[in-house]
Amino acid sequence: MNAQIEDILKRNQLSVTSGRVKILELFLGSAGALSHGDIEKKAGERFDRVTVYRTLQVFLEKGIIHNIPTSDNSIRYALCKDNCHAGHHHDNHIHFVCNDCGNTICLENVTIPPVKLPKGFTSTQVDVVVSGICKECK
Amino acid sequence: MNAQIEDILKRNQLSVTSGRVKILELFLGSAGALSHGDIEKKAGERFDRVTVYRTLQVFLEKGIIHNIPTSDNSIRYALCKDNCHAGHHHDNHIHFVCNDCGNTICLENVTIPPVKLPKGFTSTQVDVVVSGICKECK
DNA sequence: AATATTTTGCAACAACGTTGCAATTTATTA
DNA sequence: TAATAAATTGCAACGTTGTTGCAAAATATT
Repeated sequence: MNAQIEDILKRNQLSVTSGRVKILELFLGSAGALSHGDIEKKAGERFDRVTVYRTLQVFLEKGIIHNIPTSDNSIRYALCKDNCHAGHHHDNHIHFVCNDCGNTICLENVTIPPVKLPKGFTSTQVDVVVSGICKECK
Repeated sequence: MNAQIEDILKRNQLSVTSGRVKILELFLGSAGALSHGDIEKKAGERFDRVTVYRTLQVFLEKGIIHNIPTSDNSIRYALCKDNCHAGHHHDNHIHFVCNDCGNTICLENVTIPPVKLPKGFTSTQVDVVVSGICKECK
């Protein structure tokens, strides 16, 4: 796993630091998306709040992670798949938020259905967030 | 308009206060969705921050407004149509965020396409947010 | 008009997020 | 591998956003 992590960082021209490695470990080891708070807790007290913020920001810019809109105002982040590039992502999957366990997961195999917009509107991105009960909690 | 506003409040068993009337006026007079900040600015300094928070909260609970998930963490609110009831809304429309003017609008006539979930998942709500360029900014 | 109920504003607080800068860590070069 | 350059981190301080308790004010009820 460590080789994989180093690879991700180097591919994105980022220095390999313990903080970045730790956060990537958390993402790789987590089934669902993580919020800033999740990461701060799971990473322990070894890392400063500010470092977590800055790391997430850098990962976002590089397209390593993407953020998921939620109706409460908690921002959640998840790893992007390989075909995501810095700036514009190809998040062609939908996001599922479980009302029971609270987990947010990427449903990679569920593609976003086409949306017909009124005349004059053009779309660059479509976010779909489904809430309900997940497979585990059923 | 004032009669309409009073009607909305009374129908929801809320006392008619200047703060609530003002905020409803803002919603009725605005094409798009409003954030807490928008409302605070537009309402002027006549109303306390806390009042705005509490009013939006009450309106949400009563189903007068609904909130729109956005990928940045700014929550936006928009008026519900008549067939929304307290608790569970029938937000069968999609939301559009313009990358140019920043407006968030409800596309009432664009219904949410059906989403096929994997086995074991059940959905209670589907939020669709499309980003792009709106009719006005084109 | 008087009373009961609800809502508001204030103050204080907690959580979240940002910025500048010095110290440390990582990468680079020889 | 050691020395230097570059990038990242932690700290402190700050601003914004959102919450809570309580007394004062406004609204509803009789």
